[in-house]
Amino acid sequence: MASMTPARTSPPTDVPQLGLRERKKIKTRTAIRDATYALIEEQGYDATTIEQIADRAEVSPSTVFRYFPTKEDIVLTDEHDALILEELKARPKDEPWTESVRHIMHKAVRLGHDREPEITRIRAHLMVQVPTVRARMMESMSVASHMLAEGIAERTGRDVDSLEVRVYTMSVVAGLAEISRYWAENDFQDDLADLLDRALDVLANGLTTKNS
Amino acid sequence: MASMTPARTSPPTDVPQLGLRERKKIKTRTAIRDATYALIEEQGYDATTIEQIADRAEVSPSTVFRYFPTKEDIVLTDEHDALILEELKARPKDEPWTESVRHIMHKAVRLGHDREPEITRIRAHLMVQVPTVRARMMESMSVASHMLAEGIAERTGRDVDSLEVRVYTMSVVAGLAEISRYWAENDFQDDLADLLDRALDVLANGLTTKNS
DNA sequence: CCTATTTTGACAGCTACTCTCATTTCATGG
DNA sequence: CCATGAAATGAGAGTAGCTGTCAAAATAGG
Repeated sequence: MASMTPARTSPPTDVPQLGLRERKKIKTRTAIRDATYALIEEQGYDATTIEQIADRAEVSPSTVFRYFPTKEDIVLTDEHDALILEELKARPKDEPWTESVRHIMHKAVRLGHDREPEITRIRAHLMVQVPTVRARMMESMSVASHMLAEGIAERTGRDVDSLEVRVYTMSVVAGLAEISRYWAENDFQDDLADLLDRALDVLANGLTTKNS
Repeated sequence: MASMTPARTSPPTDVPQLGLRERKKIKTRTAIRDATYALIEEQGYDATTIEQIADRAEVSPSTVFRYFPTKEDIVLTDEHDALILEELKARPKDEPWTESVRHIMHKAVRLGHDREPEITRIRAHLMVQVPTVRARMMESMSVASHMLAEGIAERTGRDVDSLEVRVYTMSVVAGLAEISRYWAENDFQDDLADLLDRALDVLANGLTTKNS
């Protein structure tokens, strides 16, 4: 074969680093996720079995479990959390943590809305309907809580493992998680960013009694 | 077994109303729970199967599932929640809700400590170790949150279903749940009542920054 | 004691999930 | 270009939680 590109010796530097293996892995991963979301939209979560997912993704059931430890993880796992942590660490240290949280959460909301709006919605929907998914979600909240704790501990001069920091961060994260649920239960009518601001306000200032 | 009243001919009027059927049901229920806790102490949670539980409780596996929908429920389900809700409703309406919560939670802690201290500990322990149990616990928190929401909505003159109330109650309940976890992770060294007060303080006043 | 209702046990079945092992696919150095 | 080693995959068997059905046993009421 007359190869047009003699530049075989110097591979392009912008898409390299990833061998065929890595690329296939990414492909398989997204294939499984896409298949899952498609099937869920067609039949619902419970009616969708791993076998069906495997069939549509054209892999074996074994492979599905090799990529995702549980069925819930196929739906929930993403890379956002890591990104958000980076963002938090990037905020100026002297910024009040409430502002930091507001910034990164707004960014997260925008990210979800721009890149995969449909997925964001399905996820929130599943969180309302399917108990196991909600449970798994709360579990990951717990992890998020610990990440947030580091930032808050720094800024308030407390120990990360102190009861106070743990209680506070957990309450914040759980409060924020309630937003998605509220959003989904009200048929996605509200603007997520607005809900976020209202929730952060409550978490920062408490519930002001309307009369007294 | 019945170390109570020997009055065979005239059944006591304080424990009546319950036919043989109801009494057997209660017996079976507690038998299953006791068997479960015993087996868990011996072998751990995961190693304990429904079949083993059924054997020790001297019932069939079917019956176990008839009494408890999931394995986690055997460990977690109790009647406290209902009692706590009663207590909350019994508090004076003009009392600040933080005080109401403090009262009923203290009562709950005392109840757990007095009546079944071992169980309280095992439960907290399982909550730390077994993800599925923790998940199920959070789920019941969500229910508790909704109960609390009614009380808070009343006292703050807001709608029970408003975002504000939901976010706030969820954050409070989640924060309180973190107490158990902290307690168990620190080998039950602290006094639960103290932890409760500290947590409630944080939830009411926020995290006071130590320097500013 | 007899009948109606409830409770139970035995059984079959589904599915998420684990583990093992042989086969295939990719990477690499000669 | 090929041979060798490593990694990914597929196939299969097995476990356990959970659901549903149906007949047998226990209980309530007359």
